[in-house]
Amino acid sequence: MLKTVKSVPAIGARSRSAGRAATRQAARADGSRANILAMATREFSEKGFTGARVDEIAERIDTSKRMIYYYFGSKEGLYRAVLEQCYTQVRQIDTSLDLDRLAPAAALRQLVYVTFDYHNKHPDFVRIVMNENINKGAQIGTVSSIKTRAKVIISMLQKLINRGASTGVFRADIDPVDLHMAISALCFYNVSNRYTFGRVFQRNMTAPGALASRRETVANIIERWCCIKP
Amino acid sequence: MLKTVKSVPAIGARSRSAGRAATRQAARADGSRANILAMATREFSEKGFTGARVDEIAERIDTSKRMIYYYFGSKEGLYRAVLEQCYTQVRQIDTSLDLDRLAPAAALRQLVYVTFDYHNKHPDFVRIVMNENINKGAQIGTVSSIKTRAKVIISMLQKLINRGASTGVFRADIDPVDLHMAISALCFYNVSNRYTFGRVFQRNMTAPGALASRRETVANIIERWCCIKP
Amino acid sequence: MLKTVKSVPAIGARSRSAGRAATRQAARADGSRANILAMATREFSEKGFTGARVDEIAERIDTSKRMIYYYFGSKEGLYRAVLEQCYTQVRQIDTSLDLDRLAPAAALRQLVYVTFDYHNKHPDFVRIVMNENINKGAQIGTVSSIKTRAKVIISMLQKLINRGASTGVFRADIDPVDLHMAISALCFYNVSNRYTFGRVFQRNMTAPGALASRRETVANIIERWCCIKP
Amino acid sequence: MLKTVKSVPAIGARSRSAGRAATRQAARADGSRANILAMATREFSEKGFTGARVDEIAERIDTSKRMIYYYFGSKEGLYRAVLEQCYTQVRQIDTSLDLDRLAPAAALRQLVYVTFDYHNKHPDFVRIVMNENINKGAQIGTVSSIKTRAKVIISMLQKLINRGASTGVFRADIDPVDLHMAISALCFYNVSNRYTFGRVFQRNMTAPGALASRRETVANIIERWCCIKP
DNA sequence: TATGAATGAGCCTTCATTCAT
DNA sequence: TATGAATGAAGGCTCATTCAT
Repeated sequence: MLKTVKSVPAIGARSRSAGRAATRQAARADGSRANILAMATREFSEKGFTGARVDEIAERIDTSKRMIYYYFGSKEGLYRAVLEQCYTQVRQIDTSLDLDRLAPAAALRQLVYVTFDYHNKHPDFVRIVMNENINKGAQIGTVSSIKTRAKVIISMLQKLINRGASTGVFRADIDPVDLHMAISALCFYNVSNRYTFGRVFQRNMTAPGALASRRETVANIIERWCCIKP
Repeated sequence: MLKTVKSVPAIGARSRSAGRAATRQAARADGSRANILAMATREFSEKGFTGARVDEIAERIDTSKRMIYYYFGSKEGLYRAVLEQCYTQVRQIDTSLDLDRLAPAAALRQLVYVTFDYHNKHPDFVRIVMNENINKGAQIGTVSSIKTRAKVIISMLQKLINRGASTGVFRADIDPVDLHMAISALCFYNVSNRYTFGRVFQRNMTAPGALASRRETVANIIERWCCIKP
Repeated sequence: MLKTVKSVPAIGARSRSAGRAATRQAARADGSRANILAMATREFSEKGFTGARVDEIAERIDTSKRMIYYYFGSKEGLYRAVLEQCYTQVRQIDTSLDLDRLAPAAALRQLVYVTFDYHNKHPDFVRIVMNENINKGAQIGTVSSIKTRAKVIISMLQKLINRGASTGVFRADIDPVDLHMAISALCFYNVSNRYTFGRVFQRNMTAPGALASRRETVANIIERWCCIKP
Repeated sequence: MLKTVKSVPAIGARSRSAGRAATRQAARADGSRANILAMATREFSEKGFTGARVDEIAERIDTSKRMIYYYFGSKEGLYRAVLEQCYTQVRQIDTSLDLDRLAPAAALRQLVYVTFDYHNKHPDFVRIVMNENINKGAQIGTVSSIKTRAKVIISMLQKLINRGASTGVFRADIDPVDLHMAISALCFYNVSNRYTFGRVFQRNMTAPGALASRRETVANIIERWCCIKP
């Protein structure tokens, strides 16, 4: 009748325990947790939040279903962890780039390429984000990493824009958030709308050739928008 | 998730019954059918296919739940009808445009504007399409109107591109499907990723000012890509 | 993610439907509902709220488990209906009495006898009330009949007390609620604490002789308390 | 509900280990054991046997959940220990009284007062006993102290009754078990049925004034029943 | 045509308990 | 002695769908 909220073991909480035995146990626990998370990502990505089945996630892992609740408290908690991880991993786009080493125009193309590739290599990410939007962003607010990421992206892009503008290569009026949105939109759509667009226009949107071609097209679109003399 | 296709009374099948009384009944029935469809669109759009509840659709309409099965056979059949209607209605983008009356560059901007506006005015359409992609396009194949639409769009865009290229305004190497995809992506994302993008970058993506600004930006991106001398 | 409260068919709501067929259906529905209620009373009475199993209630009835939720919405709703029925049925103690026809002292004994007998014949009632107190009266507030019953009892007892006092048989300072509580306590305890008391004092508290004897004792206790000259 | 009795380490079993260190450990263990018992009493008292959660008991104590099983073997074993303790502690009613020092009538009132007060100060006891009766006395048989207590009470009351009868103050036909039951019932009900009775008759049954008043009423009821000339 | 009653299958979640260290 | 990890069984509840009238 009274529904109490139970505390769930926090990530890394077990690190306080010392000694070899405890460490071994903790390692196994981390393994279980990571394993669950990986399978959950797949399931949520494939079916969406409501379509995903806790039972099916459990079936895929070697530990029992009960562990899901032990570690994540609820289906929603598990989904939240998946979302968090997605938004953490996507940051590798930003960290893998070293735009300063390239000339502005080349750096811009590089940015597009990496972003495009990330989306294509991680359709799970795209689908989880789609799902979160279907759910009207119900859980995105709980993802802690997003604030930092926004700052990182904006400052990175602003720096690039400034560099390009100061050398007369870029227009000066490009807003970094607008630029990010444009790149994201063009890269995201190619994965997110793969099935409907592919059907309507009879295109295999995952064929290597199609991907390579589209990658160039997106880079061109962005470049011509940003560069004064394309 | 989406299973076998069951045979259901085809649309208009009941119109075979003749006489004034039957006509009156048919009218009421059509009203019911349309009503169910409207509410189902809302429900599927809000929750996705798996998240949508047949009970809740029934609760919103004045006729009983049984009617849903009478007209549409199953939840899946209802969803299919919703999808069909979405793809039928979106064709008004194409039919409302008369690109020939405008100069190529202006026509291109007009195309962007109308597409952008349609997406913003019909978030239901966007969300249904998202959902269909979450479901890996399980039902899009049953939508009959899509083939015609693809042809209409491609020929319309090709015509525009040719016109622009022949007068030296547009590049000649723009592919009509690429163009459509670019415009769609930029317009779609603004609605589809509203919640996550808005959260991450602290932007209210439905504010009139933000929409107007983004609308211009998208038009600029497309224009600068297509036009030789922007 | 959003948990909506669904409306449950109200008791007697179906009485609006007219015609023979509908009536027959309604009758069957009432049968199902009453049947569920009867079995639920048993189960809740035997095991308490938390100990009761919805599955076991379902197993005892010929309709399926799903019907429990159809009619009562939840385990709690079902329990509430059981509680309501218990407090409705107990009113037959009051309605079956016609104290005015007897002399005050005889009426008082009659009141004790009837109350004592009711408790012994309806251990379910006693156990449900015990359980509700274990649950700290979580649902008793929703029982609508209790307010009326309180008034009926108090006025009945006050009338009796006045009659006895005016003829010099009863003390004048007896409070009707105190009187009711005393009678209830003595009758209730005999059933409620049957198992522990019986064990501790090695008494079979359900043996006919023990019951008859205790019945007299309780009547005596009450009589000697109320009457000036016993 | 309550299943087979498992063998568990008897109370004090660990004290066999000798030496100072062991003693220290035993002391700590005793602390743990007592601590668990105290928290378990609370939990079982609040929720009943089935409603109580082993996890929640564990959360309240400083030692881990595993300790519960170490000391008590099972949830049922723990409950048994709680029950045992309750019936041990209630004996302080008997031991705290020295009825011989008072005149029979005064001694009787004193007995009522102490009993009444004990119930009000120990609602946990009342609730545990209620619960044991809900469970049909499944475990009361295992409580060893009850037999002794019954004898103590009966002899104490018989002695009092005899003393009062011999001086012509009490009736001679009062049975000691009947007397005990009457006092218990009147004291018990005031706590056990607090929530339902309070709701039905709109009485705050824990208000100091209400308690004091009821205390006198109960004493009066018992006195007038036992005394020849009240 | 229309509707309230009914349902089998399956979903998320929780429980007391035990294992490995 | 002590503890975090792990679990099988079951519990309350919901879903799309069909039946009887």
